[in-house]
Amino acid sequence: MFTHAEENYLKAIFHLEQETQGEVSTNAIAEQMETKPSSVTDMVQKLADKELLSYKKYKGALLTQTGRKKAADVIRKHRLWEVFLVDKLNFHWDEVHPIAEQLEHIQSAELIERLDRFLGSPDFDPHGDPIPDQHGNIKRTEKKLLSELQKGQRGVCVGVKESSSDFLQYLDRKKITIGTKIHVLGKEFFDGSMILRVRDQQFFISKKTSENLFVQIQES
Amino acid sequence: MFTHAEENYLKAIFHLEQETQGEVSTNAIAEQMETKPSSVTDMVQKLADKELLSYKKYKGALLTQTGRKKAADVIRKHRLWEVFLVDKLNFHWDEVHPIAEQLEHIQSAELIERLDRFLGSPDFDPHGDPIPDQHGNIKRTEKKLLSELQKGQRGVCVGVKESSSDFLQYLDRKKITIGTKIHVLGKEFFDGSMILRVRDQQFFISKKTSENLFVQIQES
DNA sequence: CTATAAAATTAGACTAGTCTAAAAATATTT
DNA sequence: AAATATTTTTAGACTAGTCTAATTTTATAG
Ligand SMILES: [Mn+2]
Ligand SMILES: [Mn+2]
Ligand SMILES: [Mn+2]
Ligand SMILES: [Mn+2]
Repeated sequence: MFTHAEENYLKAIFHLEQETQGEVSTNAIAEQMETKPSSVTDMVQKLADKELLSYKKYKGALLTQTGRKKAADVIRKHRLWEVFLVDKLNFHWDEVHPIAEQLEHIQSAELIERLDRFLGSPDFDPHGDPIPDQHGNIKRTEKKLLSELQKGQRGVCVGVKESSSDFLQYLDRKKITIGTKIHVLGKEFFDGSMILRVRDQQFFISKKTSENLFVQIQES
Repeated sequence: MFTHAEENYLKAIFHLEQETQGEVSTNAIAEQMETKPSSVTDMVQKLADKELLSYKKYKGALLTQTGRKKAADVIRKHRLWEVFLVDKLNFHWDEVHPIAEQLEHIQSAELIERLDRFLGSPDFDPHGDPIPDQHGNIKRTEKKLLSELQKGQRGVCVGVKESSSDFLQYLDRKKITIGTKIHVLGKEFFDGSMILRVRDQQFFISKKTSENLFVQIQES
């Protein structure tokens, strides 16, 4: 139905739409896809011809309903495969993304339906990202960046914003993972760094770290 | 490392080498791959440049050690995924081939090693074909076509030669599958048809069927 | 409001893979 | 051994996807 390249573009544009809340620029797509803007223009025009997105020259791209559904399908597959890799094959959460990047392109509705059942219809992938359902709907949960918490607040880690290997391995060394309870003991105005209490231990974390960890606030 | 097309060609040539015991012709590859001979010539020359096979114009192709190992790797992946689809996702054995045709191209040595362990390092795929090991070695077992058995001989079904959906579904209706015990009650010289005893029931099968079922002879 | 900078598009080239049509080599038949 | 048929290769064209370099449009600054 669609090529790998087309699917990767749709996915990238889908993610960028969340951030920009509107038309996505050629340069933004190029950066995300690690290609040149001229290549993006070509592909965006092709996807517009296929009515997967609307596009006016110099005005950026916006997915159509069809395009958004297709993008959600790819993301659903990506995240389900990540769950498979971690839960069933015991991969580490920092290793699965590049493999899922390939597996997300396997074409078979039956396969993904059975995989979903096999995995127990999970709601989230190993990085805490929600898995779209068959209809492309994504469960939005209340989550905030750790950096938004104030001194004294408590939260549970529910996901990561960046999921680079470096960051995930850093979290591992600090024994922070999905489900870890965090108590903000202090926050430095100067550089945005924080002091946390995690499992009766004190941690110092940088602003960069706190801006890449999603938490659900615990009322206390 | 290699493209999907290259891997598919290597696999096709590998299979054809088994049959022809020597150089594989351009036309044979074209038929197997469902492409035109001119396309095959192009690709064979490319694979020869990469030293995956040896090729002299008009003389056919023969895999090198490197090429044969690579082909076995792809076949290993194909068959392991088929086991996964049948054993874990409960697909039927006639549905898995086209999906495995895609999955076999996923690049990750770690993945296939873990998949193998997860499946309990199976020796055969759902159609009874042997799964090459990490080094590309294939366990050769004593098996004959059912058509080679004589009246009175007994065997156990250990595989199918053709694995089209039509044939596999026909076998299902006859309740013949891997492990089924077969007793040859009679064989017609005229058309090669056979009368079998399977689970205390008599079956008539055509020559075409008996030439596509592999059995292991049971000494009696 | 004009000059400059940034962003986006177009033009043209390249690789991978495929095809059709034509030419060349090999095999088969008479 | 020549004629014919079959197989294989080449030549040239096409699509998908990418790139560089040049051009055009839009945004920003003075
Ligand atoms: Mn991922
Ligand atoms: Mn991908
Ligand atoms: Mn198969
Ligand atoms: Mn394949």
